[in-house]
Amino acid sequence: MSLYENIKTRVTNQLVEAANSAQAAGELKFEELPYFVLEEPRERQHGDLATNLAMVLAKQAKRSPREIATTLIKHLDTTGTWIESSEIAGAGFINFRLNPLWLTNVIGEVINAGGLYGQVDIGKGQKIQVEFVSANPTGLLHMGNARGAALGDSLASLLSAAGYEVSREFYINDTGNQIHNFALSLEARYLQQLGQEAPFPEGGYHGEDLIDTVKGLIVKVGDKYLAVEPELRREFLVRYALDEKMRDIRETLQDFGVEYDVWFNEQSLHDSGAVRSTMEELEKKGYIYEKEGALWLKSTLLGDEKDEVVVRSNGTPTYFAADIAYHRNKFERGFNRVINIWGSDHHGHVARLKGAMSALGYDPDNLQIILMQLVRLIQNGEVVKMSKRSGQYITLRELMDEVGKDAARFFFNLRDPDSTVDFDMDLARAQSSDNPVYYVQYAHARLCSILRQAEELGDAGVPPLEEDLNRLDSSEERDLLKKMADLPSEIIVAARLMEPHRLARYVLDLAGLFHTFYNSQRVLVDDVGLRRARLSLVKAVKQIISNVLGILGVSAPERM
RNA sequence: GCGCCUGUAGCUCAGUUGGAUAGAGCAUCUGCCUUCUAAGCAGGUUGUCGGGGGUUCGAAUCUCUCCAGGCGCACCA
Repeated sequence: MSLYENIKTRVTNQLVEAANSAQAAGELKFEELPYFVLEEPRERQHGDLATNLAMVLAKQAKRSPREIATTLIKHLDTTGTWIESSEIAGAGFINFRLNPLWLTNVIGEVINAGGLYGQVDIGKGQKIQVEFVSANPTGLLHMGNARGAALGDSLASLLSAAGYEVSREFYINDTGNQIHNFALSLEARYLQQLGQEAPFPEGGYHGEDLIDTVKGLIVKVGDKYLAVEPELRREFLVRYALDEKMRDIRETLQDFGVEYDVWFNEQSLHDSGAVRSTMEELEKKGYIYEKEGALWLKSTLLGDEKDEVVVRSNGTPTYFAADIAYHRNKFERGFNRVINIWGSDHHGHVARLKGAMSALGYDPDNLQIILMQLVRLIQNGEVVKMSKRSGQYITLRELMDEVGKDAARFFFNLRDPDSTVDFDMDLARAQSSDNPVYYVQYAHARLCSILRQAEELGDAGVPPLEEDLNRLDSSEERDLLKKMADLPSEIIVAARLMEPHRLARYVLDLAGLFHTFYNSQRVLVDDVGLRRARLSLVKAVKQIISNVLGILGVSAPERM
């Protein structure tokens, strides 16, 4: 447990003790201690820690919050808490001031932990799977996928930092209707490229990339497939194109900093009979019925608005059927929790998939679906409808080429997944140097620069004396140290809420506090003791920035 | 029509189970490079937290309702 968490826990416990002992002394009446918070107040003048305990007790105790606060302080034992003074403020807050010396201990804690500073263990090794992007391999990755990739990958890293055993997975939809359409589109392009009259299929994929794929193929095999039976021809074309698309998807994601543990094929669920056996299982449990020649899942029994088809009247299973089998498979693989990141356009699917899981005997709460709102494309001030079918979209590759991986990942991770993003490429290009990511990276480069010069002075590895550390007592240094001490709590909150964007905000704040410190105080001063103390601070800040940027998948450059 | 999400400064957005004077970046104005990186710092300006009611000692946060925008409501995925 980190220093800061430790102090907070101690103070919280002592507050509970104080309330109990006041009650025992007959000075305070309450049935059950209500939930209260102990937190760092926003305003510095309110001290280092504040609690609302007196206020939440007011109702039960039938006394004014300020009176209760007085009683609580009287009974509070502050030994071992670093508390130096307590005061009552505002409507009945109790504000605590800590002995400033506790803060400097943070530096040693960071330096000892190194790359592990910030790691906590609320996960206790539980197995979590995060499935994200899972884009159809019928086109290139686009902006929506970029958002999913940034969010999913950072979430996975965050959970891992919080003590979970995390597996990243990509589900490949390599079968079904859309693949059929894909095949027809490829065939049309192939024939057209070879000068044949070929109508483009309705609902086909219009993207330019498909033409490129076919052109590349023709270079290799020429018109060899002109004379082949259409069905075989399509099968060949699809296999070739899927292979190429998946290779591109893998490479693009890798360049975006995403490494998957598992690439899972939908086809394998059909081949292994998992789809069939899952449907049989549901049927056995009485959740399947037949209507108009199709098999339906009674999802209304499971909280959905209407029943869903799982096997069409022509005998083929729907995507939903495969998805049920897929998620059953995930739980069978032993994951305690399974997280999916989906675009908000899939939200209608949430209730029925969770319902299907509970029908199969799994706790639907262990399937958590994060819906992120869509990325809307703006061109010349107007919304452009993005679609793979129409071929109208900005690719992840273009995004990286235009604004860079770091700026792109930071851009998405600065936002709550619940907010719709309007993305204007012209604006992004023009403002790319304004991206806050550079503010953070610049702080890191500055820190590195100081450390390089310290090395020349021969100071690099020399630990400061404790008495010198205690000289880091300016308001800039104290604010910085507090923020540093806060990282483990930030990780806990962010992991619990599954919100990696909190870390982007955190590291932005930290960088800001460092820049302020940098401009107000010099690190490489003549006073050796003070210099070494400040250097250790610099080293620790650099470590934290690099750790947090690592979670966000953003690089920490040593020079800029 | 029903369901989910959103509405906070001129713009883009933060704001953990309700807390103290609602924050940051961009924009704009004023200062700061003969000392560790000015992609920086300090300061100024900027608000009916979409509107209205309710709960509460206290509401941007909870609740009801209305308004505006996005997404969804297939034998597509």
